[in-house]
Amino acid sequence: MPSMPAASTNPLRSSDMPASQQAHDLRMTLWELLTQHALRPGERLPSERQLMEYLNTTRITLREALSQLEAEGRIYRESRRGWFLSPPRLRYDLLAGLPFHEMVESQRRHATTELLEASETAASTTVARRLGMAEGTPVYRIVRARSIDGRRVLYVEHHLRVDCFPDILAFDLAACSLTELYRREYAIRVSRVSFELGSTVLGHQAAAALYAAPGSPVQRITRINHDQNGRMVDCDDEYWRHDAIELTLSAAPQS
Amino acid sequence: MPSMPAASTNPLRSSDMPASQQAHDLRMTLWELLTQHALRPGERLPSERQLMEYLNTTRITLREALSQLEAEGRIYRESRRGWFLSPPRLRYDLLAGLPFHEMVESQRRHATTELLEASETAASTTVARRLGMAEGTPVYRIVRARSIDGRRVLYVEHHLRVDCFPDILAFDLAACSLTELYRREYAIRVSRVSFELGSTVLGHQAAAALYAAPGSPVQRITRINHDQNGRMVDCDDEYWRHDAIELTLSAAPQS
DNA sequence: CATGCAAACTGAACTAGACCAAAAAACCAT
DNA sequence: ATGGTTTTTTGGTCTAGTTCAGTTTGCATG
Repeated sequence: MPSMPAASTNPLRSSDMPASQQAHDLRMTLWELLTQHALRPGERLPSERQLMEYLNTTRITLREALSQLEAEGRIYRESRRGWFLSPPRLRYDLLAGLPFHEMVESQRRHATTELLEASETAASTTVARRLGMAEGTPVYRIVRARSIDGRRVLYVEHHLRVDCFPDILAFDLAACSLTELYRREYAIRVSRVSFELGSTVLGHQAAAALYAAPGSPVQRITRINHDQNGRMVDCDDEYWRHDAIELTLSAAPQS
Repeated sequence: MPSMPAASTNPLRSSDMPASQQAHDLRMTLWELLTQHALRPGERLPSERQLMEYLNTTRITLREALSQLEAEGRIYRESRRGWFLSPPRLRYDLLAGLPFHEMVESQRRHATTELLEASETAASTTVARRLGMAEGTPVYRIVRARSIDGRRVLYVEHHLRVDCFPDILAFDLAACSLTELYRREYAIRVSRVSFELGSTVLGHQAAAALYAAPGSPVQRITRINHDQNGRMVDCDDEYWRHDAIELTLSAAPQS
């Protein structure tokens, strides 16, 4: 970053300012510094050591402020790679039933998908419960990482009933939407979805896939798909970088 | 906490352990320490200085580990008051249309509500857009804090159309559900809801109401209620302590 | 017995460094 | 140019403290 102004005196330690506000102010000052320099979404921030100099503070304090901005969703980090300005959130309508690529493209962004794993395994307790089967029953396991404008934002683990989708692993699972495949190749329509949403932190595998630090906060979306006969045919666990999406949903309440 | 074992040697600095794993292990060790001593939900953890002694580490490192457990939702903190073990999450079915108190009681927990503000103000840009009115139009503003088992978990700001609910401020807004009031006193049924979900951090007012540190991560739920004629009658912004809820939802997708 | 005040405790925030490993950049040889 | 190697930069993690202000608590007073 060129011509960042050097802080001659520390603007954060003026004596007429209550200490309890300094963290807040450092965050604000940092944010102003970033917006002033008109970083574009996805662009890298100056290194922590540089920022620390500019703002005349220490690394730990600086990192606290950065973490704040991260929690707000204004910036994000890639593990050992630095801090970046967050692009605008993708609006994700839970009930629209749009495949990922179409949803992203409809918002004039670019979507890509990578297949990380495609195998047949035994259903874990959790998966078995969700799909209404006995623990250990064979299931297809499909793990993918999805990007928007080149940024990894989503890590998904799918688990499908083998009896519903025989030999589905033979298809190109990176290019095509699963629900699309279900309909076209297996005549299975998703006619009901159940969601479970919560925020947690990334495990090791998911963190690696998203180039994120293990322990980064994420939005978890667990989804169970039912076919036209009400049978549970597959479930998936989606882990979204929390700053990458804004969930929407519109429906009639049951009562 | 009685009889916490003193750490004679540091279990976290054994030489055969890669440094990149120590953070993870400290978190695990800390968590084991807590579960071993069978803290009950809502119970206070030992002070940071004590834990730092037990685990033979420094305040900063310890706080990093505590923050991790906080992000996972296992523990939470109240500002300047200490760390506490998180109670189980409340299951919140977005489309069930259950009033807060009923939802909580149905899960065998105890709910309370405090009224923080009830006034008539001018609609902000955001509120006006949501309710389909001009900026500056008068609206009722109702701010409440809601607790489960004595713990403040939810801060809500409601904005209602004045023309839909004349003189609603005269009712006891802490005791009664708003949707209940709508139906009983104004013959307005909520027949459609739109949600917007995202994670952010607490502002000052919300943080104070939840006894949380400003900047704590929260789950935001914005809700717009439509009446039987499709008219938008009110909206609210809910800020939930992120470890306090698990959102669920089941519906037919639109496609 | 309740009330109010002062002391002790505790979390919040900060200082000033250090070391390591992964990533990025520079460099060199083919 | 190109591919591989070395150097530098940088984030991740840690040590060892300090200061300050809000909470809690216990003691003394009315």
